[in-house]
Amino acid sequence: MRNQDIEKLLSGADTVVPETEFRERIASGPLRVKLGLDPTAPAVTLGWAVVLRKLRQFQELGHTAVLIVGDFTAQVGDPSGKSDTRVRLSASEVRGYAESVLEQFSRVLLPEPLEIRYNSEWLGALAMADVLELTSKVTVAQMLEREDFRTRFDANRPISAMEFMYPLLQGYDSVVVEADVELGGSDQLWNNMMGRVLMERYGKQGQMVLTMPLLVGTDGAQKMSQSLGNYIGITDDPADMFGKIMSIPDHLMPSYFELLTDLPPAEWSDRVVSDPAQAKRRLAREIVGFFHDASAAGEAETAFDRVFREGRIPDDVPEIELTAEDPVYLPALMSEAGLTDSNSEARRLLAQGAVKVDGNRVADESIPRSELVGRTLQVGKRRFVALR
RNA sequence: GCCGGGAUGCCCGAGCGGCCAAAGGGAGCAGACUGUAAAUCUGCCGGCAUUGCCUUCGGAGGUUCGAAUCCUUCUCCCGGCACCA
Repeated sequence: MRNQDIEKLLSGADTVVPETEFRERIASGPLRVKLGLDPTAPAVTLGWAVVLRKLRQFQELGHTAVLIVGDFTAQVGDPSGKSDTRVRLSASEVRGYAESVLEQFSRVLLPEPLEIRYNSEWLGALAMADVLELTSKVTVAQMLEREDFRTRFDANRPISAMEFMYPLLQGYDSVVVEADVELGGSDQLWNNMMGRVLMERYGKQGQMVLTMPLLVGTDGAQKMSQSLGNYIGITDDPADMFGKIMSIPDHLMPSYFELLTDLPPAEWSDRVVSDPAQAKRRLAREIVGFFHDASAAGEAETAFDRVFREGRIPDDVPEIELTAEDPVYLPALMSEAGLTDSNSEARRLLAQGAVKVDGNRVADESIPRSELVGRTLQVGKRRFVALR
């Protein structure tokens, strides 16, 4: 493998351990590159895309992507009740999520070389004796090296024994699929290292670990995640995706450029400072172009300009039919059209001057039907409905 | 098993018989300003065709003219102790 290929694989990475070993093994032949996914939610975010793009780079160089669907662990759930994010899921829910997630992954990954494995295949088959053997491989002290365990332990907050099992099970996946490298977000470093340790203790060559930085979400503060609602989905439609990217805080631009585009830093690093608005458009075009295509990106940009720069109405607006009612009681219309959650909210928005008909502000709750037919009703900056 | 603490609106959290649709903060929404950025300022932030009414403070029942607030009971959570001797 060429040196520049190795550099490409390392680019953007948060950690690679151990790096020298990585350089040697990657050069000596195709590797098995593991990525685990928890089928606990339907959407795939740009945060995932960061890791997926990295995995794809491995594929492009002939390495095998090994996807592990954590269907077993997702069904077990975590009984400690600490967080409501980790809920027990039924087999069919898990299967549904897995399908959806894999479909979305396939938009980024190459179809070959790719292996997809469900960890219930081997975890479901473990006997108690096997489990005991697994748990005998590591000590409690090693477990407590993990920061969140340590913190909780020190603070006398509970850690369920099952929580200790998760890293072990995840690591056991690596033992079974004989991973050479495991990819993940930087928050997975410790877990992934556990896989390396376990492999060695099972007499195999330990996997190497490559983690990618966590992408910060649209709020500019926390990591992008579905549960926090600060995410951009890779299946978001072009206009939506474009708009969401435009709304990220400026300081996130460098990381987005680096982690989500192939553009060399020379193309954007100065621009980000000198002309942030333009740089961000470029970023949005690139990303939308990757997940959709260049023409979709172009259309999204045009629509964006039309609506937000020129304050005009977009051209593809959902239509609804007015009833015969006259005059029309606007709050009811707005909530029925899905522009607001309730009549009350609609009334408040009217009072705050957030409602426009064909671009002209309206404040009255009831207005003659004739002033609405064929016009566009707008709430806030981005909610529109065409009235017929 | 025992002892103690707790469950409040999207989240955190105050309230501890009437002035409570419930302080404060966060998130969110809208308006102004902009580059749909950030920051800032302002307003909103349970429902209802709304100066009033209805449903909310873990569930059920009760006391009271009146309960998020008191009592009974149930469910769940948390901490400590005990068990291991």
